[in-house]
Amino acid sequence: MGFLPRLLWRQFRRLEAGRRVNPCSVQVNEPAQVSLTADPVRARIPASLAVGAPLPVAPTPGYEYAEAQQRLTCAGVGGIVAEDRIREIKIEKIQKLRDKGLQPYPERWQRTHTPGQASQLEAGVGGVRVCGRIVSRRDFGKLTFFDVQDVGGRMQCSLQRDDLGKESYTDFIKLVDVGDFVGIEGETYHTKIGQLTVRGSNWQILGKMLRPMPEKFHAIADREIRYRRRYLDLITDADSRARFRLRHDFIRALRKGLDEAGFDEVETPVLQTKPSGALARPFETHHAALDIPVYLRIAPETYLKRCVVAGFDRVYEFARVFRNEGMDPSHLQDFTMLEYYASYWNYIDNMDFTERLLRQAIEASTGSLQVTHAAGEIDFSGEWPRRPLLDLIQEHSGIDVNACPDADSLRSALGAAEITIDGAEKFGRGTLIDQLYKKTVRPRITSPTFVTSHPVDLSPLARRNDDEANISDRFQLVIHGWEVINAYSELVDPIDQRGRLEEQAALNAEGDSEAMVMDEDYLMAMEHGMPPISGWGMGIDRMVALLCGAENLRDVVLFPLLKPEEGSAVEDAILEAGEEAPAIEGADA
RNA sequence: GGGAGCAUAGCUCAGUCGGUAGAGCAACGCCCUUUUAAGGCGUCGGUCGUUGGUUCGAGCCCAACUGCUCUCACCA
Repeated sequence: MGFLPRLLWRQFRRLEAGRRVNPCSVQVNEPAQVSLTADPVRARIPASLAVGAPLPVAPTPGYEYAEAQQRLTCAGVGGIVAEDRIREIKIEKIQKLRDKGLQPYPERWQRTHTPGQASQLEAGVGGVRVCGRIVSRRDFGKLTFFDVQDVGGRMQCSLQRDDLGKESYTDFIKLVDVGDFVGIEGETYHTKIGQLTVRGSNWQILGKMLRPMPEKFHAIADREIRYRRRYLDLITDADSRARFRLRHDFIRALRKGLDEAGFDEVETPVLQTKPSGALARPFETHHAALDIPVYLRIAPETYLKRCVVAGFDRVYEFARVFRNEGMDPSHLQDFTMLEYYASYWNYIDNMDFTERLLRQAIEASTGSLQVTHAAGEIDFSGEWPRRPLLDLIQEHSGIDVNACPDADSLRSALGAAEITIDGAEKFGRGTLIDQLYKKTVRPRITSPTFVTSHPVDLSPLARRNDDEANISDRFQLVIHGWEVINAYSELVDPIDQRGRLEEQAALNAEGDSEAMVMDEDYLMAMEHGMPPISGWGMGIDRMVALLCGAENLRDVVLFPLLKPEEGSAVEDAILEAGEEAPAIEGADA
């Protein structure tokens, strides 16, 4: 039934209010049951709808539409709700285009300029062929202005009846709408108020839109709709277009910087039989032919290091990685990580290179080294401070961790400093240091800062410092309280690595789903020998979010994962298959 | 998982004290040759997220549910 009851209800309300009704939308089977207060002439009530007969209940105020509706049926598909009605109108326009020999979805169109390119032209350039989606329009009888747009720019065009002839001009006015793709051929000129415009000598429709466009002045407000129907967000919101352009430019600049520094780009497997390279819960899936579990990678690390074993001395990968964890504004379960590994470098060399690489890429993509963020200006110029973790903790909390050789002494120091950490009694020394850092130091770091020299028990994959065996040769780049980069002098000693993996595997066996599992295949590769390496990983999404001032990572990902929409095709298909809709991992755990 | 907020036309939003649901945009019909959120006249479009309850009467008050947003916690 769907729209029927609602439609009937609406029509009765209109009749009661003395307003007009659509004459083809309602028919009455048993006219004697219906009472109407509307004036029949003004309301254009069809002959089949008798006026004046008593209703089963009083028309106002307690009008029982449900009972009345049982006595009515609706013939045909008149009326319907707004969006469907607009769709019907546009489908009619498609038929009218075809009737006139105009193909609504043509196969190609020869373009000379994108809208962005055309907007840079001088006046008086002829033979300009520009195309895009019409995003706004202003009609003046025998003259019309409209803007065509793609993600790269926008260009105003005009059509005049005197240039096109009456028929072609009227066809455009009647059959082409905001939202449609069109191609315009013409000459550039300045309008009376100086706006560069392509004055079209002919036009062609290149793709008809069936749906209504969102409101043209405001962008879409509902975050969920912005994410689900990102195309509408990108069509209507210039800020959103700018964010994704920045993302694209930033990635391109990073790639250029790495290529120029002698790195090779490689691709490593997404489906892995053993997830490794990070501490995280993986997504598990199943390989049907082999009948084995496989995992979506949580990091590309161990495969990139295999490349180093093979003789790639500098490799990088823009890697989509997947972590089966909760969703919040600074975490995605499906995100992009840039990792690279450089042979013969230590972490100090790596910090030097990081500054150069990022500065170059930030300037290339944003045009500046100062970035405006909701929390304030972020300045990427100058030398970024390099601070050992324990120094920072002492500075911000007053606790000298070096004076606390075990968990108990550190706990009493925490107590003396009146710092409470939930669950402190069950944490080891390493975790306590980590929690102390996250609580007192990290939120206060705003400008880019290298945090270095983490305790070795926080860094199972990092190389031990040669002078201080309990700290690792590691750095993180922290900006605005976010860890954006994590890098080490890599552990290349296969015997040390085996020992640390055994510890992790034991934790995993005890039920820690984030701990690593034994990876003999990787150890086999390591035992063939590695040079000194410094490795590096950056969360692209986080960095891009910082650069464009987005506070939610989903604003810089085109199509973030969302729960399935109720009544969606996906859900319907699942229900049809006789299964229950799947629970969304992490959504309610 | 805790807390707070939101849900009204395709879009952006009003809706007063509980008393017949409003505007702008979009759409449709007219007028208009220099606009750019064009303008003017007319029209169409709503079971006010769902289900109950209170009431003579609920968009509004109450409860539950669903969805979304923010926030805290958890989580590299």
